[in-house]
Amino acid sequence: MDRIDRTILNLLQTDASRTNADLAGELGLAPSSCMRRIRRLKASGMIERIVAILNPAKVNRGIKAMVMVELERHGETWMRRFLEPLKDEPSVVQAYSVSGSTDVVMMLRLKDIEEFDTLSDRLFRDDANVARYTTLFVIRTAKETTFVPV
Amino acid sequence: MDRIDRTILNLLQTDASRTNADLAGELGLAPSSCMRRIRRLKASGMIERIVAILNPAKVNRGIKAMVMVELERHGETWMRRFLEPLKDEPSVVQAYSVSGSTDVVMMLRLKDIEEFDTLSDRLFRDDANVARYTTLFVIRTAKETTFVPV
DNA sequence: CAGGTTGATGCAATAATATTGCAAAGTAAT
DNA sequence: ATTACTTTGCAATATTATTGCATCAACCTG
Repeated sequence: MDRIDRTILNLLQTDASRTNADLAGELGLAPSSCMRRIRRLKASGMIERIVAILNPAKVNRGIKAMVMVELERHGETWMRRFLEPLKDEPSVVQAYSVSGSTDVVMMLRLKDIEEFDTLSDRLFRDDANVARYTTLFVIRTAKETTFVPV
Repeated sequence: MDRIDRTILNLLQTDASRTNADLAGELGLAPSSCMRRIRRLKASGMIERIVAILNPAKVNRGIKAMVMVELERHGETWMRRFLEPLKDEPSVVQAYSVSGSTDVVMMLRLKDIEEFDTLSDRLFRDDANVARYTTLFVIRTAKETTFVPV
C-alpha cells in the first residue's frame, strides 16, 4: 500500500469505468503494472466490488427515510433477531446497531409513502419487541457518496 | 424501460465488472444489443456512475458514526450555510436535511475517535448556529448496500 | 389493412482493451 | 557485495467492446 495504490483506489472510487491504460497514463505507469496493482487490491479485499450506482429518483425510489428503533429487549439475541430479516428487505439499504438509547438505525429507499406504511407495519408495528420507533424523512440530500478517502 | 432493462440494472448494481458478452448471455441477448441498452441507460442518467466499493476497515476507515444536528436558526439560508461546507469534508459520506425536530443527519467515516473529536470541533462546536448535536456510533453493520431494486 | 415510420435486434468485421511471459531494474536484508 | 524477492516495462496474444448494416417487429395513419 504505497502512494500509487492509494491514488488508484481514489480514482476507481470516483470512476471505475476508466480503461486500465487511461489510469496507467495518469499514474505514469505501464498498463500492465497498473493492472497488476488493481488485481492485487481486489485480491486483498481492499476493493470489495465494482458496481453501478443508479439515480434513485429516476428508478422510482425517490423517497428516503431514516428510522431509529428502540427495542424492548436489547440483548444480543434479540438484536440479531431484529436485524437478520432486514437483509432480505430490498428497501432497507442500511441497517446498524448503534450506541446510545436508540438500538438500531436504518435507512430506507422507497417509492412512495404507501410503501413506507406497508413496510413499517411489517417491520415495526407487528414486532412485539419494538418499543418505539421514530422516522425522519429526508428533505434534501446535501451529500451522498460511496467515496472514502484513502 | 422494460423488463430487460431492469434486469440489466439489477445485475450491474451487483457486479459492474462483468463483461458485456457475459451479461448478454444471461439475458439471452446479442452482445451488441445488450451494450446499446447499457449505453442508453447511462445516457438517460439512470446509471449515474460505475465505482469501486472499498472495504472501509481495510483502508483504515473502520469507524462509522451518525450525527444528528439541531440548528439554532433553521431557515433555508442557514441550512444551506451549514450543509454546503460538508461537501468538502471527505469524512462526511452522507448529509441530509430531514423532517422532525432534528434538522440535519449525517454519516461519518472515520479512522479513529481522535478524528471524530477534531471534526466535531470544527463542524459543530465552532459553529454558533449549532444548537445541539447527538452522536450515535455504529456498533454493528447489519446491512449496507448501494443496491436499489428496480 | 396496406404503407410508412420508428426502434430494436443479431451478425460479422474492426477497433480497442486486457492479459501474459519474460528480461531488466529496483529494494531490502544480511 | 550477494542474495532473495518484488515491481517494472515491453511486446506478443487473447478478450472484449464497438460499429455498420440488413432484418424484423411494433405501432401509427390514412
